[in-house]
Amino acid sequence: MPELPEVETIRLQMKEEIEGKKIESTKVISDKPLGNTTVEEFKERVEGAFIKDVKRRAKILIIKLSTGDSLLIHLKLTGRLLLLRPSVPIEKHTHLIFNLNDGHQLRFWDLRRFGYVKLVSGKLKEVLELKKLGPEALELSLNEFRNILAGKRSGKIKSLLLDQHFIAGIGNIYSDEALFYAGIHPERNVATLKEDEIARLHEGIRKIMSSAISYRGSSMDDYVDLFGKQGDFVPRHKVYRRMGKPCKACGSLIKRIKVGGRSAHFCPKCQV
DNA sequence: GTCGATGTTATCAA
DNA sequence: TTTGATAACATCGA
Repeated sequence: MPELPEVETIRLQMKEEIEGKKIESTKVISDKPLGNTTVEEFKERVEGAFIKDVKRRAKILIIKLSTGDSLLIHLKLTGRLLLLRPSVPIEKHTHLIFNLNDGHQLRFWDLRRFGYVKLVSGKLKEVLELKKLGPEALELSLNEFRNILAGKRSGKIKSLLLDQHFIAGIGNIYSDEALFYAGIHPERNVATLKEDEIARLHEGIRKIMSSAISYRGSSMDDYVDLFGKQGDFVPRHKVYRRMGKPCKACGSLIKRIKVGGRSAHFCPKCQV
């Protein structure tokens, strides 16, 4: 479940390890992640290209190629990007392999196959899935946060935090953790939020996700970093998947409910 | 063997 | 308009 901190962890590692490298060849084991692009076109346009930059927008990784094309990578629920030696056996659920000119392979692995690696040409500003995204969660000032909240007349705050058109980058883990930080119940109606609660929520989003990046993300199920290592943030979770366990602040038992079809974890005493 | 849960997003229905 | 259900897919545990 890579969210912004997990994707950013991989981006920072990729920038360090593969920027400037050349993609000598590719192997397409499954073409599903490619979307509408044919294997022939994918190979033709990617092979021989240099990796100029590795960027991120929300939970989407963007590899800029020397040809002007870009690769948009979304890991969705279970996707992994791994940098490995070619001698490492190809694991089940590996769908794409990029052979780099330094002898390493970048492999795309995805258990549930929801993720994608899409080749897009030219201007990223016209790519629909990027255009539709709301402001970056970590680049949003309190004023901007207040303004976009003010535009909402109703709705539960948890669902809003998960809506990528509203704010981009937050997923189920960090929405729960940010709401705990702010002492706000996940089902609170947005319109009832007080000024100090909005400020605390804004602060929580920034503090928790920045901290999660420094711990290289949360490894709950399938997420690992570029080197296959687990992130270290899970022990810092206050509520996410801690149902039935004592709240780290007050000792009350953490609850789990469904909000908008998603599981929401919270402390019934700290989050009124 | 079946059911439900896991969690991101597009799409479609109400 | 907005919300909610569903589907895409694979695995695990009850």
